[in-house]
Order: sequence, then C-alpha cells, then structure tokens
Amino acid sequence: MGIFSKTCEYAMRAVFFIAHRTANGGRVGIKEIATGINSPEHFLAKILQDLGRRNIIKSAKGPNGGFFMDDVTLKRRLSEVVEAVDGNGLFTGCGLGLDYCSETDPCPLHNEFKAIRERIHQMLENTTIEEFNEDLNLGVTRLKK
Amino acid sequence: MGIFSKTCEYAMRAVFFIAHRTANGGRVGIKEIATGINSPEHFLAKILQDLGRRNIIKSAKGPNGGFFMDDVTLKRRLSEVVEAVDGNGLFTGCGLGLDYCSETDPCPLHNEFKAIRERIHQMLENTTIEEFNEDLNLGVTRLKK
DNA sequence: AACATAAAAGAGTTTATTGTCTTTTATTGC
DNA sequence: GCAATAAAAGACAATAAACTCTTTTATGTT
Ligand code: FES
Ligand code: FES
Repeated sequence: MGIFSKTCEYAMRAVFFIAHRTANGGRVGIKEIATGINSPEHFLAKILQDLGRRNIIKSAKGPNGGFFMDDVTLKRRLSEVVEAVDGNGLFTGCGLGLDYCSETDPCPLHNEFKAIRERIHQMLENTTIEEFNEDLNLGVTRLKK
Repeated sequence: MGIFSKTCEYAMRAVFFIAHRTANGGRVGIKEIATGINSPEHFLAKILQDLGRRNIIKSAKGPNGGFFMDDVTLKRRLSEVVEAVDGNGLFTGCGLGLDYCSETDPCPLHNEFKAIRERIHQMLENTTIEEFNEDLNLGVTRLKK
C-alpha cells in the first residue's frame, strides 16, 4: 500500500477531476468521473456521497445533475479531503504504532517521523483544489492509469 | 492508519527490542518480546518467522533458544525490514494511486510526493538496527504503549 | 401528471488484514 | 533415550477495506 488508503486515493483524484471538469460551470456525472480517474463506479459513488455530505464537493440530482464545485469547495485544501476519508492519524500518529506520539516519551524515530509528517501535512495544507486545473488543462499532469 | 501497516509496525518495534535486549549476547523469547512491545504474541510469531527466513533476525529453537541478532543482522537497515513486510510500494508508488509513478507523465502532486518518499526512504536507509540501543538503554525512547 | 435522469441510500459480497489456537519440529540437558 | 523447552508451521476466526448490485429519492422536461 501507498501512503493513503485506496478510498483516499480515489477521493483525491476525483476531486481534482471534478474541479478541472467543472471549473467553467456545468456538472459532471459519476460515470464520467469513474472512467476519467480509473476507479470502480459504485465504490466511488459512495465516496463522493460522503464528500458531498462534508461539503467538500457539490452535487445535484436529476437531469443536468452531477457533481461540481462552487466558490467555497474550490477553496478546500487537499488536507481536508484526506482528513475526511483517512482521518488525521497520518498527521498525528506515531510511525511505529505506539498508542500516543509523545514529545516527552518518544519512540526511537520520533524526530524523523515528526518532520516527515509535518512535510506531508504542509503539502496537503498548501494545496487548494483549484490550483491544479492549469496543469491538467495543459496536459502536464494526469489522473488516470 | 499510519504510514506503515500494523504488521510492519510490530516488525520494526520487535527488531529494535530484540537488538536492544540481546546486544550483549543471549536470546529473548517471543513472550517477552510481545509483552515488551505490546503486540499479540502469536501474530508477532508469524512476523518474526518471516523476518528470520529473510535473515533480518536470528532464531534458535529449544531450551535457551529465542530470537537474537548477530553481526550481520545488527547491520541491517530499517528499510530492509519495511521492504520485507510492506514491500517497496511506499518508496516507488504514486501517492495518488496511479498505476505507475512516472517522471514524464506525472500526477498533479508528483514532485511533492517524490520528495517525501525520498525523505522516508533515506530515514529508513540511514537507520541501522544497532544504532538505537543507546537511546533505549538510557530510557530516552520507548517501544511500548 | 408522467417520464427520464442522476445522485442517494441500502444491502449485500469479496478480499485483505489482523489476530488466535493447535500441532509439529528442532534443540538442550539429564 | 527421554523430558522439557521454544520456535516453526498449519489451520482457522474476526475484523476491516474494497467493491457490487438494487432500490429509492429528488429534479428537471414534456
Ligand atoms: S512517538 Fe513515535 S513518532 Fe512520536
Ligand atoms: S506520478 Fe504520482 S507520485 Fe509520481
């Protein structure tokens, strides 16, 4: 496994995809998203339902419905997506799995882990969803395969 | 979940424990290790069997038997433990879960992920098992709770 | 109002991870 | 050789993660 759960990977890719696809208005359906990010459709649907409830993305039912982003959700940071799906264990937990990561009673790798955790957190914190549309537009980066 | 699987966390804590406990000769039994690192005994046994087969730790059956480290295994790096248990996906895989992490066809966060991955890898690469006995001896760090 | 569309919700199955228990094999000391 | 010890191995059991399928609800169109 990678750093994040599969669920979280799908969530991040989907959020990028939706933002990119609806930046200039309109909505995008679950089928197109699933195809576009290479994920199982119904499983992704569950994930997006959850992100919708948490106001990280927007959705509308019925004809011309689909998922989209508004001014508020476009400003969301990737750290909010990760926390919503995987929780904050990655940012706060001990790398060796001790019950509590402690400054006064640290594990042998505490300082190293702490630095890495902070780096990951900062990367996700500094990344708002809308920032990546440009790259995706230019075809510099991808969300599939 | 944290960065590593539970199995991997137990493996790392156990290896530190064994190294610390047998640095001056002797062996240590599975019960004492499990208690010492706060892990389920029989599950840990499986993990240690595997690490033994991979020559990351040593073991001996029978009276006065147990787990221990020799000159070779003490020089093992933590990265070898992690790779043995969790594979190298953490060091090579795409953070967004794309099938291949690619320099020419990267995901939106490729550069950031790459830097973080390298940092994790270096930390584990630069950490030989024997280096931590001192801290554990002094009670500066811990492996339990 | 009737119909079509598309997400939401519900109810599963499958697979992987984590954890437990029992039996076997190897080694030591008597 | 025999008994005691301790890891190795095998066979499960429980839980969580990942994935699938079906039904319901909301909304727009005619
Ligand atoms: S105690 Fe292990 S990372 Fe802080
Ligand atoms: S392509 Fe995603 S981390 Fe390299």
